[in-house]
Amino acid sequence: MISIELENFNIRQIMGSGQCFRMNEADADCFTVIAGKKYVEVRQKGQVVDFDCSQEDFLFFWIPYFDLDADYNRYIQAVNPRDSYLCAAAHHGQGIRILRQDLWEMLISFLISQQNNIRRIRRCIENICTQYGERIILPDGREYYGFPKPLALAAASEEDLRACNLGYRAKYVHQAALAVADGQIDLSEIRSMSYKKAREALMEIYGVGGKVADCICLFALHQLDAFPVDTHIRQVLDQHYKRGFPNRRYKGMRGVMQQYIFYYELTGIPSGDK
DNA sequence: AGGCAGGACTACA
DNA sequence: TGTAGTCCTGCC
Repeated sequence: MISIELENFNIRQIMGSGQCFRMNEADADCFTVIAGKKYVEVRQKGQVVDFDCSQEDFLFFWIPYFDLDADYNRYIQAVNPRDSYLCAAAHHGQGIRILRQDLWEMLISFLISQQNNIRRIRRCIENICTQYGERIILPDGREYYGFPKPLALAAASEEDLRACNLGYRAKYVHQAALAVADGQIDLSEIRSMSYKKAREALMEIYGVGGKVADCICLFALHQLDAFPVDTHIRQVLDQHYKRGFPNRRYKGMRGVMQQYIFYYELTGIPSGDK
């Protein structure tokens, strides 16, 4: 068990920011996170955060995963004080972190995310995990399922995937799994590319457009310049940034700003006040 | 009860 | 290069 004090870290906000679909609220202040074969329980009271895992996993996996060694005050202070909207958004979501999630998992997760709502996305992913993922038993006897490997998912037919409730996205996931499994798509190659190149390479995958590619770049490749524009962000840009989002000013942290805006739109604005 | 949810594809012009 | 029509499902 690791217990540390953290600024600008709020596990509830990270979960609510919609970048991770395998995080769950076990009870009032206990969150469970599954990433690859790793599993952790996170409890937070104020700035004190407990990670229920080994020292080694914390140092070498969860610190990079949660981006704990980055200074998010730097991002918040970079916000233009005359931009009252972004100030409010950043203040509201000041505990958000940009996670470093697995590239393969993000590819499949955000293929499923299109034209879909978060609750169903979670269900779809749990379905493919329990169907095709590796079962893992914790020391205390509880079990969970890892994210299915490319080979395991490639073994599923499009119909099998539809049975997991993916709908028309089944054919996207099916083809992506086949392409990755047989080496037609080399994820480790994409991992080493620049943002621009990685975005282009991802968009060559059937079912991956600009928005999904940017989500993958931001949440898996930690390309903080990626700025996924979905319908919510589109509305904000039209409403608050008619002259365009100040990309120059936020170079190198546009994705962080996107997350503040996204989370603010989802949770910070009383419904009917738009 | 019908539109829409964290889009992208295809088919057209 | 730009824009309609289409696609699964379920929630409001």
